[in-house]
Amino acid sequence: MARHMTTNISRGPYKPGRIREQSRDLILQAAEAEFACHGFRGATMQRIAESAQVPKANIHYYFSNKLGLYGAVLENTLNLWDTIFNELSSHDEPADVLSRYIDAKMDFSRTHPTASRLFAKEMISGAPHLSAYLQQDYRLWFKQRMSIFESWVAQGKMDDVDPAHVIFMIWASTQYYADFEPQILIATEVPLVTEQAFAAAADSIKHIILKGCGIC
Amino acid sequence: MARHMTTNISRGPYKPGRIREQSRDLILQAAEAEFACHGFRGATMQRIAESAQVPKANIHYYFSNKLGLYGAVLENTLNLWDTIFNELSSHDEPADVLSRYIDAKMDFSRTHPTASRLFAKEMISGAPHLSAYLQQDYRLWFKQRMSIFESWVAQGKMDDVDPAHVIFMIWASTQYYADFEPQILIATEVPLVTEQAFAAAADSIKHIILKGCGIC
DNA sequence: TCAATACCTGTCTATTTAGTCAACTTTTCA
DNA sequence: TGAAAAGTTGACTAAATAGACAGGTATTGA
Repeated sequence: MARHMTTNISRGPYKPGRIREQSRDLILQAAEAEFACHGFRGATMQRIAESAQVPKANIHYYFSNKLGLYGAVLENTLNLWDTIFNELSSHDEPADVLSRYIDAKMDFSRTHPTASRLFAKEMISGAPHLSAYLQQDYRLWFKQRMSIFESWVAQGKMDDVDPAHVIFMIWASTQYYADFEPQILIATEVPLVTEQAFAAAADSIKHIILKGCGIC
Repeated sequence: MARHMTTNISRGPYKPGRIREQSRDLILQAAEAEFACHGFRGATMQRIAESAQVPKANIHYYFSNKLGLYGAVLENTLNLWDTIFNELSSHDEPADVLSRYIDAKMDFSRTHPTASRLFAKEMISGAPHLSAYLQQDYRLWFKQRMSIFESWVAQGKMDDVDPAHVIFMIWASTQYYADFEPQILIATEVPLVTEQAFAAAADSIKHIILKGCGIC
């Protein structure tokens, strides 16, 4: 590693655990990309090492084994997720809450596409490493949001649509722009999915979901 | 293989190429499941062989190599896809056309979940083996459907929403029920996604998409 | 300055992997 | 029926893979 050659001065003052944190992050980032692209089985420690520009043995210094590394990557991703989850929590008007949630979710797809893809790959594989998360955090979150929707329906603020399917549609549509990028690039014939393109997509989704649910 | 022991009589009259077709199909089916679950790199010929209850060498008799097998599986899947694609072609009323399309797409998710997952995995990986398909068939299909939507907008039959995003929402929502099954099972707290559950989901999607686009 | 600790990595190993091949059995059809 | 064609497969090889480990260097705090 080139790091050996540089003095410490260029990287700020000494701090215990600083190196550890830095190296771990470097590896985690490379691992996230590799796992997102090739899945758990398809990813190789060698490729992750090369991508992080670190000797393979270095990875094993910080992570017990491949599964441990994958677990750490997954945990990282789920922590990011939580931020977005909590966006759908207000007791304001449905239109505002849903608009903010869709915007936040689309922003996540744009700024964290690999996290989105990693999650999708894991789910498509049957979520063998996510059962604990799904059974606990996710299940709870889902139940709570369901009851918010139900209160809206009871108050006549939206159509009597099964809230589960509304949430699924929002999740599916917003994930899509991260996970199916190749398809979108070719369909829209634009070389790059820009911030403007994401904003336009978010507007369309908001229009259809809100109007479709009878929220005005 | 047990096949050796049985006489041919129990499997119908002789027909040239019959064995070939039968063995290929058996292998392709096992390969589809394995590739859908673990992706191209993560899948192994050995596991495919075991799943198909065939010696590994037999796979190499029918398919040149792993990539050739994957290509054959992918081609199989895309042929299935075409059927669904053409469902969105009529010049009838938008409500009918879209309803039929959503139903057909949901039916596909229910009856061919592995095909859906295979496609999704390939797309998330950057579609390295689908560029030809995307550039040709898909691009053409997408353009044609776009113009149908545009004519509807011009005739005032639907809101002025970007058709691309409507198509993406339909694709995303319907795929979701095949690809994210673990999440759905836990969220809905139903042990199995039944035909009735799919029908209910399709109804919700149709309601939201049609109303959301101002189609009545 | 100087141990103690944390960090780094070249080299090795056992296992898994894709793919080959030659000997074999079954099917076909004239 | 019999020989050519098609199908089958156990045993092999070379390469890739996850992981271990010993011997090194850098960092830290007293």
